[in-house]
Amino acid sequence: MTRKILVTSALPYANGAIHLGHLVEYIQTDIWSRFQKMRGHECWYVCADDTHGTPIMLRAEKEGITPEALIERVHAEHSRDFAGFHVAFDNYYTTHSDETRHYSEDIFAKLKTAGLIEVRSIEQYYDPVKEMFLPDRFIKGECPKCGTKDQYGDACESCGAAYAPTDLKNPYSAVSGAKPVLKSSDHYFFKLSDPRCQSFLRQWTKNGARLQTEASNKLQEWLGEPGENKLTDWDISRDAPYFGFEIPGDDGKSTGKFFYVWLDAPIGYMGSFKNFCDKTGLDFDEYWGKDSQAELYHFIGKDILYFHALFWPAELEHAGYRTPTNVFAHGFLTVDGAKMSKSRGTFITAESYLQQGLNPEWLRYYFAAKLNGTMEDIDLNLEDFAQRVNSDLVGKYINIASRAAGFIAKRFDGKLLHAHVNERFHADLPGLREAAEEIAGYYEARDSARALRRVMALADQINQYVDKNQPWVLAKDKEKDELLHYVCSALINAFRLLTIYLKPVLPKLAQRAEEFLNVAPLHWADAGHLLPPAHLINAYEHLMQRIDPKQIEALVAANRESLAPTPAAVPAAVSPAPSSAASHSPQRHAQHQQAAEDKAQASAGGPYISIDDFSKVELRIARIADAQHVEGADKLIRLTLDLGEGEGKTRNVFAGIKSAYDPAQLVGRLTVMVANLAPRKMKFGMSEGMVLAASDADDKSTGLFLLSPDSGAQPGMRVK
RNA sequence: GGUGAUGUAGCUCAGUCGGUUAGAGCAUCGGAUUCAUAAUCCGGGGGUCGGUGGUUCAAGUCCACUCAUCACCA
Repeated sequence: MTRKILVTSALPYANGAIHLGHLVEYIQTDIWSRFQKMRGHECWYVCADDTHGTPIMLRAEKEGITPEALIERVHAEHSRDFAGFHVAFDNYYTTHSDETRHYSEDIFAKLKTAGLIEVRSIEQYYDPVKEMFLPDRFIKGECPKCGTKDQYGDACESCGAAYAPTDLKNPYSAVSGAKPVLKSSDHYFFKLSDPRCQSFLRQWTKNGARLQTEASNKLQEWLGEPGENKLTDWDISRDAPYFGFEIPGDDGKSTGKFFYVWLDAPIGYMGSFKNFCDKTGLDFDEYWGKDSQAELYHFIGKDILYFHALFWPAELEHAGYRTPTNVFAHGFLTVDGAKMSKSRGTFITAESYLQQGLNPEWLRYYFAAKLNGTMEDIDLNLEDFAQRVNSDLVGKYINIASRAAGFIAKRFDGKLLHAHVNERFHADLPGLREAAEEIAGYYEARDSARALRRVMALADQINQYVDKNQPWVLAKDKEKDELLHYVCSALINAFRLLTIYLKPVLPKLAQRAEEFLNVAPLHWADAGHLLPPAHLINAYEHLMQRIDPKQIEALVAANRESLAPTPAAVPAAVSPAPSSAASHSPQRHAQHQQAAEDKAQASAGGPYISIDDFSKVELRIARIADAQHVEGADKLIRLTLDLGEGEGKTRNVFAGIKSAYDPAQLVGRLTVMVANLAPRKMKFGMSEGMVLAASDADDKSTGLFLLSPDSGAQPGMRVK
């Protein structure tokens, strides 16, 4: 029976590059989806960029571009990276689309009609300078428990305490550095605590074999005991300014409220699929309608289980759509047993992996060899990676074709034996064809680790068969020609079967093997028969290079963040926009810690000055309160700098940065100034200090880069 | 702090319902082989199954405590 299957991977946030941690999920999903297609099922794999929210808005602002331009660029980068790893989406879309807007509004309206939306006023920190409400991750301060400075508004990374942003001591906005004030505003809530949601989820999460047992346990924990009301309502709106979809008002008027990015992200699955349906003529309702008989699966990281197994099914159920058949959660990726680290060079982007010339199928194979369908974390051990891939793929699998191809080509004109070999084959290599269903079962259960162990055991069996029959000995005896021909034909057939079993994991390699074998694209059912008698194969070309450990070293070196800052890199690298609390990236934490670690490092060298010499220079953080063109000046911009000295006290500074910056773009940003530079009268007025910028020795070709402090610095802070 | 997961050979991992002497691949050592990009084959060494205590005729497996790591506490 042909199944109708729709699969998704979590939407990557359009705020950063795809890295190896992301790829675990896309590779896992891709393998599963390719497997289903090979089995002859109607399987669609859709995904999209997750494009909304405060971090996107601020990032775009920082780069001086519109959010639309930012997400368009990132969409191209993400698409390129996924294609590079042979992740074959049927549709890769964006949440910033009419389709996603339509379903967001539709679901919201239906939930509202069902009485599951409530408006409540809540008090939140507000940045009076930037004039916006601040997400937890954009508020920093001292940990209320241990006093560590510069902690985020949700948890302390020093002592691990969790708290509300309002608990922070001396809070400040990570956006502007200003002290946030409490301000109240109306928010929309999805009433997850409603008895209807509770009872539905209790039943839904317990339904048979729906969820992984670990996930199911976790959910029971979140749901609590029957009668216990542990679920809390979900805040699904955000105030302007916000990059996203505005929530429609009752009378069509604007509300000034926007759907929270996490509301429209899963809806993006629907949006992407709808877009796909419109392009291909598929019936959307057949997959998403209340009575859909199709299967719907979401592959996700274990960190976003809550969204996908509680909010999402509850939303769908009460908005009149079908709920997921299952949610498949996987663990995180570690590299050499530790969180990915920029200073160790193990925070590896997809782009750099490909640019360094590493074969994407090496990584696909290694991940597949580790993934077993549970929520356990998986480790990329770089030494094991090279050994395992070389041994399994080149030494065992590829080697089989290589061992037989020469004889077939030289002795038999590239043709296999002129007779059916089915029975002999079965007797000589028992179980090779019969393993097809067993292996299929492992893939179906997403236990690719077990599937590949089984395939490699078969490869071992085939290599043993070669040694037992010693074709190189047969080749010396003219009378053994027929036997030699048979043995090599059996080997080519064996190689073909292994290719079928490996194809979901190694699509590109399988394609080259198909060319060598001179066969049409292989499907799973092709394991049911062997190649026809006298089948002509093509000349063998080596199918895969071994991993040279030097390539791994080079990859790590390329991803190791230099501790000695280069002039051009500094301004761009400083203060990366923090990702949202709801970011998919499990590496957020590691990234943040790393920034602190790297910051502590300092470079030395050159002729020395004493610390006293340095301390004569009074460097301070300044906020550019205003910036204007200076009439009649070729290079200058007039800056009004706020040093936090109080109302009305500002400095007037002329900076020669007109060639690189537009004044409008500078207003509001923080920079570093020399505060005790003797004031100097210039043609256009008095200059009371100078701002710092990096440039090439001759100030020419490479441009000019104004310094920025890390987010969190406040006007007036001394730089020392 | 609470909850959950994980911990088995140098590395990466299997280990079903408690049941013989705890397995595989890689790495390592010895041997064979030369068709294959030094790939392959045969054999050896290597484990107090995180620790302690308990249940049992019998514990890697069940129970309690404990240590370490990771995650969640929305």
